[in-house]
Amino acid sequence: MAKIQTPQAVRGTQDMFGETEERFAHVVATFERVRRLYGFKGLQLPVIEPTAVFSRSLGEATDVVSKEMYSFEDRGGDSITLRPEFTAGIARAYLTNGWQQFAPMKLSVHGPLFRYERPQKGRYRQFHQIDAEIIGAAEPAADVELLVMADQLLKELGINDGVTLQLNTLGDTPSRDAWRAALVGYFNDHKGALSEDSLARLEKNPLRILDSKDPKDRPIADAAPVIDDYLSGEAQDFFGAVTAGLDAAGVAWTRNAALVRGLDYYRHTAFEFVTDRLGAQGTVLGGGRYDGLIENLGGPATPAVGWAAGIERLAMLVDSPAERLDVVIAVEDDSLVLKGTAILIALRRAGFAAEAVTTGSPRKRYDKAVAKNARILFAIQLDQGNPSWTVRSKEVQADELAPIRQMVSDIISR
RNA sequence: GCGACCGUAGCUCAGUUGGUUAGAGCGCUGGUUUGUGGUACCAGAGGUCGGGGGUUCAAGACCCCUCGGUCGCCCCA
Repeated sequence: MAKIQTPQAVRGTQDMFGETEERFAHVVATFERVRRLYGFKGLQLPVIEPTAVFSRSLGEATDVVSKEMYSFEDRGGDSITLRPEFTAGIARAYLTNGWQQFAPMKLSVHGPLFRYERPQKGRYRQFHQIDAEIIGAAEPAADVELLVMADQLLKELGINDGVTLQLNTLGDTPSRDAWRAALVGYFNDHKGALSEDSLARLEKNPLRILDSKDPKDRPIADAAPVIDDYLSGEAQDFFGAVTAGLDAAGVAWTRNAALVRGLDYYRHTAFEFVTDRLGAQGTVLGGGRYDGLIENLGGPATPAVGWAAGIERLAMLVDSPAERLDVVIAVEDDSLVLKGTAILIALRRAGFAAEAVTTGSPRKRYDKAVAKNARILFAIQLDQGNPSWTVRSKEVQADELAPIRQMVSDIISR
């Protein structure tokens, strides 16, 4: 009989367990706590959307839509896509549920996203993000609130060290269009010196030449026209209000005039929290204002701003969260298994995380229990035919230990 | 989509210019010792060397294809 080949996990997906899973859960739990502090409502959204949700909002020509989406025809013949990002789906939900009545809305989501990309450090085909958006708020105060929340989140995760907030403005529509035209003209004049990748970008996404990594492009990109010279008075005031708000909140930032967004719907504020600890995937949290998106989906002109952060990337930066067992019980004689189980049940009902070691070589159960690394260790054994017990603990206050000792003592002696 | 490196036991790895029954540590199971916050020792289980094809008297080692991993490019969180 031919041996069956065990199927493998799909490329770029992960089975998270142990410390990896604990780090991941810690990031999500911290986000859930912080977003409540800022009054952001939670959302649960479908993982699948009509393909048009993304093709209309992101643009057919973008790499995400043209070559990275998991799209398929369902049994009814509709084109369905596994969401590659959150923002478009949130905007769709906002429109199809008539949430304009609640505007401005502060929303948060987290969950899996899917992109068909080559896996590398901090990048997967099924990856996970936390996401926060404010829809229907045109004021710079909304941008500031989101950034202050992001800053607090990173601080509470303990990863703000070595992470810097880079900030830029893309201006309002007239400013952005004028700047873009100037850039295209400038880069066309320097076509001969640009890298091959940047020549392609010149056709598809000229702003992206500004943050090219190719050393060949750097001198040209660094000398390119800057947005500041094209900003309308209104756009200037907007950006000034954002930076003033950040300063007032004590959030450190640096201006990065080369920071752009790939997607056309972005306006005004663009930002990234960047680290040097994740190799090529330096952006840990990024976002901006996308006043054009909801119109792209056929809705009314609606201002909005938001950010997203990769949970896997944050989890890699976070210190290993210590999830310690409260109590472990080493049952060193088989005749005491029922008593051990009774203690275990009592402890758990009293709110302690507890486990018992009752299997394997009786003589080695103590060693196994030690390996559980619990705060308190009970060993129960037979002493001249009578049940007895010993306790070891570390970093445990006497007033916490006393009732537990009593509980064990009562059960052993009854 | 492009490039580089890698794939031997559950895990981390060794395996000399191709050459007998493929090894170690950890982990696991059992035993002896110790009666202790990770004792020491003994024994055991566990591998179609990622998969397929080729070269050769002989392939874990060499070649080709393929699948996966890692790190870059592109793109992006």
